[in-house]
Amino acid sequence: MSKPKISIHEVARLAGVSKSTVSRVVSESGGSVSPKALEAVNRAIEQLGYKRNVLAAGLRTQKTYMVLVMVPDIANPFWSEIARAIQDKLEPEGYSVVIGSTDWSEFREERYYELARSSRFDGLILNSVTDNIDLIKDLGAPGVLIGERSAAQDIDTVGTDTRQAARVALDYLYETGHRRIALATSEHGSERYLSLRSQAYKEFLAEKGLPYDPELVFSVNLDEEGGRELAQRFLALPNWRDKADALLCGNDILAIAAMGEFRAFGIIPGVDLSIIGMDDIPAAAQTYPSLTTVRKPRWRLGTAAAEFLLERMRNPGKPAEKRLFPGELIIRDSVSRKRKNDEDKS
Amino acid sequence: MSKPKISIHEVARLAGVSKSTVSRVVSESGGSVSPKALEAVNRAIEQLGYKRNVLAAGLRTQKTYMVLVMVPDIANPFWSEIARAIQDKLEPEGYSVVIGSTDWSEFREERYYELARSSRFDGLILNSVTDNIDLIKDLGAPGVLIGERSAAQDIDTVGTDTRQAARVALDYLYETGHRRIALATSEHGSERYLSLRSQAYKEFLAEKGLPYDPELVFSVNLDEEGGRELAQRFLALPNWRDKADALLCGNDILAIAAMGEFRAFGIIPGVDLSIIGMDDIPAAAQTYPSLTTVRKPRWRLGTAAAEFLLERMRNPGKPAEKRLFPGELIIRDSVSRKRKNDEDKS
DNA sequence: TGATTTTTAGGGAACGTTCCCAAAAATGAG
DNA sequence: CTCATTTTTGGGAACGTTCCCTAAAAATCA
Repeated sequence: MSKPKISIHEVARLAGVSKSTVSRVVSESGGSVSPKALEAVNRAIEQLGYKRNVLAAGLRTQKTYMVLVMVPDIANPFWSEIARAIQDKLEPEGYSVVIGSTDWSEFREERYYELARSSRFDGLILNSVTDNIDLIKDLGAPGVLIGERSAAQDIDTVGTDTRQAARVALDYLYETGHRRIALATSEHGSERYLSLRSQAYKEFLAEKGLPYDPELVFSVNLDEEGGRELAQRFLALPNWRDKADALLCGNDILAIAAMGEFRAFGIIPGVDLSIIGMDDIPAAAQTYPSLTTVRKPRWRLGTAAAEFLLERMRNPGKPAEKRLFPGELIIRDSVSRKRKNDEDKS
Repeated sequence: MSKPKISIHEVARLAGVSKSTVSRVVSESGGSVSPKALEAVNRAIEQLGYKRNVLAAGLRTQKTYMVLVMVPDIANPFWSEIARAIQDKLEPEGYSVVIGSTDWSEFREERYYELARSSRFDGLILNSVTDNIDLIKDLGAPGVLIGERSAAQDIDTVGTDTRQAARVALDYLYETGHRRIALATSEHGSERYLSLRSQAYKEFLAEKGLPYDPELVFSVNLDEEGGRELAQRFLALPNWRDKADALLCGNDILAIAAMGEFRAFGIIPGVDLSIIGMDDIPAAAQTYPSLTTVRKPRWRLGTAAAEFLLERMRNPGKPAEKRLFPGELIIRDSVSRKRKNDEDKS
């Protein structure tokens, strides 16, 4: 219906002033205008239903008011809630948030980097699969990383303390009497990230004097598909009951899907095999058995990332900051309590 | 590091041609260029690492290559998967997808409409809470609705057949011997939408000769919070066991949260009370008991919406289309099978 | 070879805004 | 009332593209 797009010029003409004056009224940096002119312009704007074209303005000011958030999987509540937190923080500041879902794929990730380079976002918030930090630095806009990445010393980072979180889970398994603990995580994750988790795993084993068995380390995608695959591969282990009594999963999606599959094979999680997850997504409380896991403060992670970005966009020169949140053990029913009288047989 | 933003001019200079020629090479509509010039330009682009500024181009062409997707809750897997499907369809066509989460709030929705009006998206895909269709039509860009809305006759719409989906659930409850069925849905949804669901509910009752009891119709938010509230309100019903033997929930999130709460009060879903959901989100298969629900084809919904939008952006004049997908009953364990020998007492 | 058509190239305006600068108007001091 | 100062205003260039139009070059045809 109303398609005659009205610009600053039409407003100027109706208000009887120059476009410069109108610009001063509508732009954030606006200079001084007389009350009379202000009044006239505002009335004209109202009357014509003028809407400022941010994109055109951005051409001049070099601001796009768009931020790219790149996460592995927007359908995973862990990430979608982080995305939500970021939006809630950024939108009131006038930014539009573009969300990219990389599916843990380097290829898709590459496509978003491409987009970032061409479209000039004002900022980026990324959980990157690749460890190629130079790539990230060359995006032409300030970036904030979600997820620990030791290679990235001079980029703002928020994350959970991966080692501590893994450690909390492992210690709990140990306390409850488990001695043969398997680990399921992803090789898609950056090497650093992976290695932090497995590093903690190895340290833990060493410290407790437990043997490291490569057979007990599974690398799978951190999604449902991966969970089913994990369960199958686990059960394919000859004499698995002798080899493992607990399974630490890289995230809850994985853990929940694996539990479902285990149950399908008649193995009861929390009885025949203890399972512990990571993240504490909402579904974790509703599964059968309910999932013991390590909670990560998603909302705070998202908020912190957004705040870092805002701060950096204001002040590009400031030194990079890092902020790590601890994970919190959430005890439910997927880990059996064998007590300490279960001695390691192997 | 490399901040000297290079434009078409630099490329032109290096290649020894005019900016017009470079434009012809890089723009999609490009005119004819000699092989020699093409070669030179491409080399210059390569050498300088030139990236076309889509936003600037959009200023001239009136295309922004941005699409706004507005959904109630991006953290709900139902919606995030729809969003994913839309992205997967639109991004290969060069569009960036901005996702807005309205939290079922008219206020937040209003803010996105505002954004749409000012920032000139090429297209909108919306699940709108409001029934104000004029508002939607006045957004200055082609829009596609997700979710049936009878008021919107001349806007492309994709959705699930709400009545049919509700009917499938109700029929199944009836078949399994339930005669006192409660309904939980949301008043935040548009009136039309609501009414389609409750309409089906009333029709069903009438058809089966069952009484309509307003006490058994609950209006709550379709999120976890709402689920807990629902369970509490349900249990607060005096003699609820005499009044209801089944509960049809507006979506799975609601159903799952309610089940958790019921269990906390010692009421076993699927035994003491049958519960049926709507959507079939991944978690539904993993709860205890697993949730019987009506599956909606999220992926196809998202894809269809994106295709409609693409089609409309190409051809704005074509008549509005509607596409409704049927819901599919997924039988799990949250509905007891009382068989037909349970007669209605009231 | 010359005339005619087709292809290719370049210059400038345009998209909607902001920014710079100089001119005009208002204000204040003496 | 005049001059200096401050506030307000408007014109044009700029941002990075595309598009239109015309001119030049190349190809085609008699």
